[in-house]
Amino acid sequence: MTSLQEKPARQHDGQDAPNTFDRIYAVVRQIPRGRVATYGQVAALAGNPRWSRVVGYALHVNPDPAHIPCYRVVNRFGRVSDAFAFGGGNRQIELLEAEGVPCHDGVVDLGTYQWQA
DNA sequence: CGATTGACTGACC
DNA sequence: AGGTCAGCCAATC
Repeated sequence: MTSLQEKPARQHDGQDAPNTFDRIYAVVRQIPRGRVATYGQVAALAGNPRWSRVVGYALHVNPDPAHIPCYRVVNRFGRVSDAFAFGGGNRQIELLEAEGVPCHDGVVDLGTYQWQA
């Protein structure tokens, strides 16, 4: 193994995240309880507003859903992801409602519950 | 290493 | 008014 690509040392030290993914996770983890954020917002806070797709991919791999409340992340329409295959079904909606965020049929009122950094 | 996909967003018709 | 197309970045196969 010498050539080819080297493995970046993930888990640098808590906050310093040299990896884009870890950076996104750090932002998602900063979302306060009872509030939701959009992919674009997370991407912008992570460092680039064009990472919206990367954010979705990052949450898709979701290495640690226990500390990454991906259920607090919704698209710009306030609608939860259809491919929310984590946990199972409307589980995320229940979690949001449990935090004080009414998810009407999977749709949240961003005008009221969107996370304001 | 090259090509493809992906939990998005914004602009255009 | 609504639907469709393209763009962007990174990770995976």
